[in-house]
Amino acid sequence: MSRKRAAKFGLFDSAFDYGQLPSLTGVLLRKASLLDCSRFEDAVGDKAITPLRYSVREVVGANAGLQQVQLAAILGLSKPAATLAIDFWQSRDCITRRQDRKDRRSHGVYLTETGERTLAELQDVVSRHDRQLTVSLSPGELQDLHKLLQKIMAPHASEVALA
Amino acid sequence: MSRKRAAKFGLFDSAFDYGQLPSLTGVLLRKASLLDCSRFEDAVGDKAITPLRYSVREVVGANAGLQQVQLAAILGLSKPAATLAIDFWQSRDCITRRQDRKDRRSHGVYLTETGERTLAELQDVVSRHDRQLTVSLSPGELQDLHKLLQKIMAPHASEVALA
DNA sequence: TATTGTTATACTCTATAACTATA
DNA sequence: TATAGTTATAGAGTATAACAATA
Repeated sequence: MSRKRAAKFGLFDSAFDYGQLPSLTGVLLRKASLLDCSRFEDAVGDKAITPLRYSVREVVGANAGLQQVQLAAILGLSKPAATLAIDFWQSRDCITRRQDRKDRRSHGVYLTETGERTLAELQDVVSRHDRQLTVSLSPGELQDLHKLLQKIMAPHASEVALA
Repeated sequence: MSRKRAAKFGLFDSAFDYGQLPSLTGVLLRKASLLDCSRFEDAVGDKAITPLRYSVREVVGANAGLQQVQLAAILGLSKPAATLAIDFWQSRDCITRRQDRKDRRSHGVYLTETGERTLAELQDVVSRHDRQLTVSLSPGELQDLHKLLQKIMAPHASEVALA
């Protein structure tokens, strides 16, 4: 691909030729996702609260008493990754583990009082960040984007985890 | 968000409540990009050839004689990351470094004969993979998706690297 | 014998800083 | 003194495997 053709794609420094990269959907998705992660960090203002850790807390908040293996399966995490993410929020007094009385191998995870209290706040920061990410899109365009992304993933729904 | 509302978003296991995650553009972008990476690996069939390493080779192929610092800047890499990516392709006889005669600190990077010969092949595998990723979209929808993704990134063009 | 959860270990990726060689 | 590139080192993230407790 010539420099002229690359320039047409925008978003790429026109002094160099990016080859076929600007025409690849995967490259655009990666760039957009990286932008989101960078903005997420700025918006949340605490580098330790990663998108993954936020997702863990969101899912625990929405499913009180979830088993750790279930949490791992939902988010596509390994068991150790789930353990560490829960450890993280437990160290911040946001999540607790409670042993199941009927099956004492299993531990349900719950938001603490602190976790409950501050969850709405975090959700709000994240959703405002997310709206800001697409501030250049009209409501209709945002809806279209979601539909198109879902359409891409629909054929592969079983393989796609959340992470 | 209730389970019913979450279910409406599809792509999420309806037995659990994902909270606001399914409504976030950032989450959809991350999922789509992860799907792309997973498919990329399958399509290329060589775990060592990551999207980043492919991008390096693509840019070198399109800009023969590029300085390593320029390559790093284009792709948003640190200097050591650029060094290692070039080392990788050099070990596979696809890229060579040539010292600049005028400024002997600088090394231009070039495709070798082997690199030239196999680049078209790799480009073809990658572009077929990329088309396959969006096989469920019509040509018009694919065009819309690209436009929307570019529109998201346009306000932040200066911050977005390629990686 | 299988499962839940933790710990140990290793591997990849990346980033910073220190180093060299040139300018 | 500054820059191109390499090497050293350390940190985060993740995955596998081994382990302890329980079923």
